[in-house]
Amino acid sequence: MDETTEGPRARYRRQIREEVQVRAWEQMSQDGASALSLKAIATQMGMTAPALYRYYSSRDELLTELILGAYAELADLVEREGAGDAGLAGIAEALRGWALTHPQKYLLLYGTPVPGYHAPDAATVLAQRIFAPILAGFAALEGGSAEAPSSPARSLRFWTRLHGVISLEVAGHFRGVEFDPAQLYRDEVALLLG
Amino acid sequence: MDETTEGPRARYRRQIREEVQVRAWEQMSQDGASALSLKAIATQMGMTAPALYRYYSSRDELLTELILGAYAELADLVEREGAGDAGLAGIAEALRGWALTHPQKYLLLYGTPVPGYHAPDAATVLAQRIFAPILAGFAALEGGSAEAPSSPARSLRFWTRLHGVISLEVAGHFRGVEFDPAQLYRDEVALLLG
DNA sequence: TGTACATCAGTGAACGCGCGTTCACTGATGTAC
DNA sequence: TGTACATCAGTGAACGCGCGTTCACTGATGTAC
Repeated sequence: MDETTEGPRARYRRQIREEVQVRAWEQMSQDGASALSLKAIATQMGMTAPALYRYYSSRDELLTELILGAYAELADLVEREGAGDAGLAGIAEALRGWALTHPQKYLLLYGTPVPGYHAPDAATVLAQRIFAPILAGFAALEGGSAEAPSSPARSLRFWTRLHGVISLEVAGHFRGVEFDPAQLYRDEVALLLG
Repeated sequence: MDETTEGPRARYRRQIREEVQVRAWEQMSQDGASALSLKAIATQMGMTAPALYRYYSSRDELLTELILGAYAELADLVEREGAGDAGLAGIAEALRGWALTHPQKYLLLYGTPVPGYHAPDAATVLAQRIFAPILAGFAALEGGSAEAPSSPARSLRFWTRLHGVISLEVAGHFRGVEFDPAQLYRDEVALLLG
């Protein structure tokens, strides 16, 4: 059979896996990562729990798929922005937008690690794919000049400073405070790129 | 009875509560906040689970005590450093030291929120006690001069930048990387106070 | 176009596990006279 | 100093809950002739 043509069964399997992932993210946004439950997802989908074992060999396999999926999504976004006109400023803006739109995804990748779970090596590769456009951006910004702060150091600072604002905001630590997190974020970006 | 004098029963109760907290932190450092279990703690202490209901009315009450305790510990530390010779630099150093020594505590306060748990109002008061010495430090640094960046804005930046480095380090995102997080942190502190 | 067969999605029952929490109770400890 | 009583820490059984995962099975769907 032609491998690129998708048969009806393969197509059905793909749809089920996609629905499982959607429900999983919904579940995690309400009750956190450690509440992720194959049984609960099955019930929501009108199936019995063992049925999902046709699609995932274990709960951890689903978790891995979610983590890699989120990494890939963010990597695509950062690469796209890095190649665009706005460059590093575009990356910064897109990063915060993505995190606020999908707090569960951001927290799963960069928040408190899920206890007892160890990310596969593929995650490291994707993390590098996210960082690469930032490195490239600063390298381009400095051009051929021999500026004192190297672009890796500036890239790292770019990352930790943006993460500092985003993670506190996403975790709800700016709730009930009178200042505007968006303004704080813009200021940090300006200082980094100015 | 004199309220300041502790009777033998009150003393015993205090010791039990203290041991419960120690075991709770041990448990959380291994399996995360959502694995906190009164039953498991009771077993570790050689008691049956219902016995702990003499000391805590529910699991959430214990969690609240842990959170408030961690806040208070950090607030004491920051106040002490803020009053010391090193001032803001001392606060920054102490903050990272505390976070690396007690990652579970730092993550419980500033990491992914515990799902389904809502911190009591007392936590907000303690969070302000932690922030106050930083505000005071920048106010003193600027003295009577009319510098453009106000001390609240600088204080906020101080906090988010340090948190950015600390939280990524504590969550293990700097593992297997060739640079030194301590150096990155020192650089950030120098830029903030320079 | 029709039939026989293989594949495979989903079911239902069951396993062992750990959780929070309640209840009626036993027995030790501290207190008041 | 000794006794009677009240307090209260801890037990054991039990509740209902949800979890991950296994297994033998049914029945629908796709495939090959």
